[in-house]
Amino acid sequence: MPASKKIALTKKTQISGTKDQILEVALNLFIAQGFHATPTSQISKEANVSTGTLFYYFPNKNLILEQLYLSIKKELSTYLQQQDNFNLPTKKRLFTCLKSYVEWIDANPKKTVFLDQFYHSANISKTIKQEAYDEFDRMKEIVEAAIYEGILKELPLEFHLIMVECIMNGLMSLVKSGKTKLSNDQLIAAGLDMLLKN
Amino acid sequence: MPASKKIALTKKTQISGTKDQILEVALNLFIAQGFHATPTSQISKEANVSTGTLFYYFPNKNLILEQLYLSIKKELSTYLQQQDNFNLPTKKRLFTCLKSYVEWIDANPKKTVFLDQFYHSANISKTIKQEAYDEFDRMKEIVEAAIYEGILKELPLEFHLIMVECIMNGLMSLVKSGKTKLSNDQLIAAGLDMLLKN
Amino acid sequence: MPASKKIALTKKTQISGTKDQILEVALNLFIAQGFHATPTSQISKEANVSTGTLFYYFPNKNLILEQLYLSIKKELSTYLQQQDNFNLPTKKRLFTCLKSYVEWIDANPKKTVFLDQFYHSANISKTIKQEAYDEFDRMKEIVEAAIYEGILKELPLEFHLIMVECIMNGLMSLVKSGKTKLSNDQLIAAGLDMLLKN
Amino acid sequence: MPASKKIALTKKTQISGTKDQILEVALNLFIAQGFHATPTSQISKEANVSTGTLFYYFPNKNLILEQLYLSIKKELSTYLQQQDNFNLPTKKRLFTCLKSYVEWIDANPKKTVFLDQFYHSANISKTIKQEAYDEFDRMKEIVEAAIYEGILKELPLEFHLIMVECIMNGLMSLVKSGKTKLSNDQLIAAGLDMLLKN
DNA sequence: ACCATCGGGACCTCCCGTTGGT
DNA sequence: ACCAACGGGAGGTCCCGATGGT
Repeated sequence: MPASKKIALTKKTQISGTKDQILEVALNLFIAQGFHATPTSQISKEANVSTGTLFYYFPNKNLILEQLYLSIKKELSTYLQQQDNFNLPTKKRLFTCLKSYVEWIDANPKKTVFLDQFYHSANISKTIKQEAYDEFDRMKEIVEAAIYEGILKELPLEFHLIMVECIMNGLMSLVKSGKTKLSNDQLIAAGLDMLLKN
Repeated sequence: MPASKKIALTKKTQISGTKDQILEVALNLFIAQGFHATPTSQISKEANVSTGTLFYYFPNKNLILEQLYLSIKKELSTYLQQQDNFNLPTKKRLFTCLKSYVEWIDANPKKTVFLDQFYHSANISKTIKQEAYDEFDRMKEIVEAAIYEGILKELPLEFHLIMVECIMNGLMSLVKSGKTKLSNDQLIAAGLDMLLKN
Repeated sequence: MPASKKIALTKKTQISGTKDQILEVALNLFIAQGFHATPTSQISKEANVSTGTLFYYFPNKNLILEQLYLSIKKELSTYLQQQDNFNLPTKKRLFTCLKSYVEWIDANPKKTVFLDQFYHSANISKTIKQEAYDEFDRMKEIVEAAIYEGILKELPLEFHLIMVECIMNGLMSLVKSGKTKLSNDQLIAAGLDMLLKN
Repeated sequence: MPASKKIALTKKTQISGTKDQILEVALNLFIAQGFHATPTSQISKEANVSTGTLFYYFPNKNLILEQLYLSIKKELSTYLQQQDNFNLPTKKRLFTCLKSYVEWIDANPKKTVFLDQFYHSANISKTIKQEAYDEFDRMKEIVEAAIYEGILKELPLEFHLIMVECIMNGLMSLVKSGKTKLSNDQLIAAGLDMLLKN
């Protein structure tokens, strides 16, 4: 049975397999070449769909980027929440959180690079960024609790949230650059150490 | 006193050269609209020169960006070195360094935004980035000394360098977002505190 | 009485068929945005059908326009013929004709605009235009009779036919522009006066 | 001497010969194929300029159309004013005006077709249409005088202005269609006769 | 009868950069 | 040093229409 036939047969079931296919190709191209250096024609070509199909799912190029950003952020937040456990002590939860974060980074190098690269992108609207940010409410709560319990220094919540993100970004960069010989656990420990009261 | 020297000193207020005029306009447009969203035609128009003139000074668009990046990085590094004092103890020098950093951020909001936004840009060549990086050798030395003296934790130099940058970026974000009520000094103290041994 | 007949009679108020629905929407969009500026996607969207359905009824976009043109022309000609009366003297018939024309314009502003706008359209084939033109044979006969009877000046039939149309268009424009305070009857009288021998 | 060289030499003097060249080509294509059916690529090709040059003079396609419309309308109005003579009696002036109109039509068949075809175009902005309309103030004055002097029927100015235009359009159509055997003078006489009091 | 999904093409836009001349 | 005029190309948009299933 030819592959094309098979695809036709499963067309209905793999609803928007096409869409995911496009997103995946876009992810690879965006991180390899950059957003502006990647023509939509290339995306559609490598995703084996026509430009028409691409337009059907994403009326414009920016939307591909934004959808990608959002889906990756959601995936990350979902993972973090899965690893979290309400019943554990805050400090443990904080640690788990960072650890899961690094694990995810380790398991999703491409997506990590994407987040790193497009965090500052002017092509992602404030709305989308906010929406992505809201996904991490749980983490916010953990940090809040940690401050309350004196695990983190008595500084504004905003300060800690930004620092968590910064340190994560820093760890990402280190891992990516391959310049460090520290193990993941050592990195987590070092990162956590910077955040904690002392 | 030669005219050139005088101009150098009063550079900030007296941007008269066509080239500087173009760079200034480009800075504003790039941070407001992004690099790709800013046509050279707009730059030349707002700088009151023709397209021909713009390309007389900058053979291509990327070079505008790179020149801008390099000049700003150099300006920052120069400022930091001016504030530094070899004779002081390392801890004091480290503190001064961060403090100067934040001061500069505070005094140069646009340039700060620029650095923040184009740090990851694919349009700035590795060469230029390296050249800019090399400008900060002095800081590298200070960090090395600090590790050696046990002021900073015993972790690889790379780790600390990245973390310094990360924390600076974080402080930038905080200041820019206007979400914090902490004073600059408090921010520096908090940032330094994260870096130090404990 | 068959259902189809009933629908025909109450066509104006009870546009229920998908096809009529599409035509109605198309009419509104075409006069508001123009033919080329109106994508089929918009038509199908506003008609609450899918693109597929639209192309089920109209093999291509031009046919929508042509169907619209033809149906409106026929509607107009039908109305004029209904008001006409063979037994009346020619002059009276001519007057009635113009009067009916203006009445119809008044009662069908959108369709009037449509005719006005697409009279010169290159997207309506000669065939369709001829077919529409042939619908007005009765009027041609009236004009011919009027020339014969000396009611209209002794000029070629073509001249009069074009002039009738021109004057009707002029009256349309006047009514539409809202710049005139003349009543419909006054307009008709003035228009007729221009056509008559003197 | 090759033609290309010659063109290069006279480049300076034939300032915007390029622009006129583009307009002329556009005129021919628009009336032959319609506005939407004429790609800009074809215009630039037939005008022997690059797409870049075309964009340099006309930032978008609509502007070509509007410029064309305006320039033709101005040309017509200029011609009419040249033929007009303040010192002659109003009736004579009115006659001259129509006569000149028909003459111009006769001498400029392409431009006539253009005006006829794009009079209702949605691609010409109200602003441009108004600007073109204002060019014909002189004619407005003549009609006003004619009404005042009882040469034209006592109907609103607007009525007469529209009718003049309509009748001119009608005459255009007749001439174009080639269906009439009437001479230009006969047409003018017939047209004028319709307008005059009786 | 109706539709979700997809194909493929072409147009306008508009951008970067060059050139000849002053 | 400066510029008007121009070349050339490619990208995103988005449209019309086809297809196969229900």
